[in-house]
Amino acid sequence: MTLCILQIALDTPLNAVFDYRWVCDPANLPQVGQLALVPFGPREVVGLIVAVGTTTDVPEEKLKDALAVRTQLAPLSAQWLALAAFAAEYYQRPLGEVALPGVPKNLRVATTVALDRAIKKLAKVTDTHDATPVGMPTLNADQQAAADAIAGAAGFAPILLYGVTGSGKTEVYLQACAQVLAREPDGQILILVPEINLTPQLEANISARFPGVMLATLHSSLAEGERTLHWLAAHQGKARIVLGTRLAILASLPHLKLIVIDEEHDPSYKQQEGLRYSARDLAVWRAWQLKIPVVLGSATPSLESWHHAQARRYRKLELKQRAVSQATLPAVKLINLEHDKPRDGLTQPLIDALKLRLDRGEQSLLFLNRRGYSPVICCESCGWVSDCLRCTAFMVLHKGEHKLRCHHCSLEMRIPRHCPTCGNIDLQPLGRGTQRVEEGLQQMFPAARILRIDADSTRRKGSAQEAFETVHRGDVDILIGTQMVAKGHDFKKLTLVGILNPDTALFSHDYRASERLFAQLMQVAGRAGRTAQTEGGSASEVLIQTRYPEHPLYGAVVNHDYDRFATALLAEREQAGLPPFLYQAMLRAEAPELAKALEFLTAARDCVPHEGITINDPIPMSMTRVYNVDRAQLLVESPSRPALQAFLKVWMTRLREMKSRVKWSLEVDPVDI
DNA sequence: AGCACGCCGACT
DNA sequence: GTCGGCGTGCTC
Repeated sequence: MTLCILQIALDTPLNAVFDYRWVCDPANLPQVGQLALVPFGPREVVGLIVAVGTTTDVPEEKLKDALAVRTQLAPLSAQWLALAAFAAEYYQRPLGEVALPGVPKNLRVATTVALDRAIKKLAKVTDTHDATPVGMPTLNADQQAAADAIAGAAGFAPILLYGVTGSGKTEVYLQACAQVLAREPDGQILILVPEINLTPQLEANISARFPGVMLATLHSSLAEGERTLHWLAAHQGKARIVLGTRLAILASLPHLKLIVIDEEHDPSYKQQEGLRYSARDLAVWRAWQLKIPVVLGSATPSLESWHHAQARRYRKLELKQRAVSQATLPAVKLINLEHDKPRDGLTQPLIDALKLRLDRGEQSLLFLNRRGYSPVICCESCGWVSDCLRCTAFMVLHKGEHKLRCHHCSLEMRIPRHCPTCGNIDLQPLGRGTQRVEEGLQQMFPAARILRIDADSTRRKGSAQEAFETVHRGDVDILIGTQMVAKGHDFKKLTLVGILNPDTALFSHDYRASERLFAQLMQVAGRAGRTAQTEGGSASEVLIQTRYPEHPLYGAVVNHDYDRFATALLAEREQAGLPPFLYQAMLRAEAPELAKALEFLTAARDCVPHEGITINDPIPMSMTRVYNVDRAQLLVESPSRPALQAFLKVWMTRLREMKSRVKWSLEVDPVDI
């Protein structure tokens, strides 16, 4: 028997690893990458072994014994550990906080019953080597060339697959997968998608195409048992294809040979709390580490990826046609709200277009990125508005539930009968959300079958799925929805898309708002005209109601011209000194009083020298108060990523030493400014 | 971050 | 008399 010291990373914000004693047979030393159960303060937690040695600086009386090593689980590979270490360093977080949340909860508890059960179940799966695809369609020339280029790429190869909605990117992925799986008898492929509600379709599709290989999904709405099983299948190399959302980028994939990121521009690849990582950026790093290709697919690539492609650091593959050859791009038309005054939020040309679709038995989609009935109610005599008591935000009118609700802190109250300040009985809803548009439509077209899909109408689990099925069955004439309806779904009978109120994003303080708006408009527009026009059917149309029809962004949408839009936007960014020509980090602070948060940030700004780094002044966040907490932020910038990284490292150490009672956090490469 | 310990206000 | 408020301090 021999005594060794295990260095273990734990899921805690403390920026340290912890040492434990472990007595064992020298022939059976624990290995780096294994999980171990250890006592930590008053509780027992599972951590990751990052070093096995014989010495420690920790005083004898503090040192405790590890309780168990999970020997039934193969150690996480050195490459996986390097990925976690890179992410931890880059995003300035402790290793354990990066590495452990990627491991299923069932493996991080004192008992091993779930682990043992999953291992037993997987032992029955034997052969997953028959990668013969079934029912693969014939690709058009662009698609075939792209698939061949992806499958034929050697070494680290970042590839931007640029193709309009409906150009058949998915078929390119699948064809490339088929080739890679056939060539690499053990090879694994990771496919990332933005949202969970898109995976059922794709999952079914992949299973059908590759009946002989094991497919594992990884996303947040899996049951714990399933997540354990799927994670383990990936870890053991049994799952040849792993399909998941952003968290799947941290999956253990010992034979990874290809990464695909579908809709790479999608904001949901960026984690917005805790460890704020970008799954897309980590995917590129992982591909670089493993010397394998990574495919970034999009009709509206992120400016970062586009910039890389322009600079030839990424290879650009373009799909120029829609895959169904008769299907043409929808005609996009702008309706000037200054000339056509809307009734119930709808202008006459849009109403006429809806009428035409109803007469022909075709479907229409109205897109409005605002749920509820109206975003605010106000008193016309004294100017009172429905401010939230806890947030810098309005309480939104939800008429059906007879409630005002804050979308930020969930505070609810009954709709006041009269103005709380002057007693006036006439309180008016201001502006319109999806519920109000739905109400107006129902009056306008009493016979039409209207369905609203937004976060409110789909609160019940599975109800979103149901709603989309209703649309696919053709039991809906007019669909009204928020961004939920913009993604993924192909509606065969849909020939009209109306976009009600996109202007707000044009003048946002966030310079990324227009990039996002453009992507969103193209994506919604792409819902129309995905099938060949039938005899006598309507040509597909997209109608955008705007007050600024001359705005270049809309011009680019009308012409389906991402290329020119991106080039112009990149030139602007370069001139203004903004990403991707500049690297940023955001320090945020929150406190019950704004002054305290600002005071902390001011101290942070001045606590360390910073040559070559620009530290801006602390400012309150645009929505200052949420749930009774005031928030402020401090933007740090540099044209050099290594310089910024080096600065952040020193700075974080210094800030932790300050031991301020103000709650603070750092975001590297922030997306919401 | 958890979680315990610890020292002051209103309840069965 | 005790239940519980959240300040402060520690986790190998």
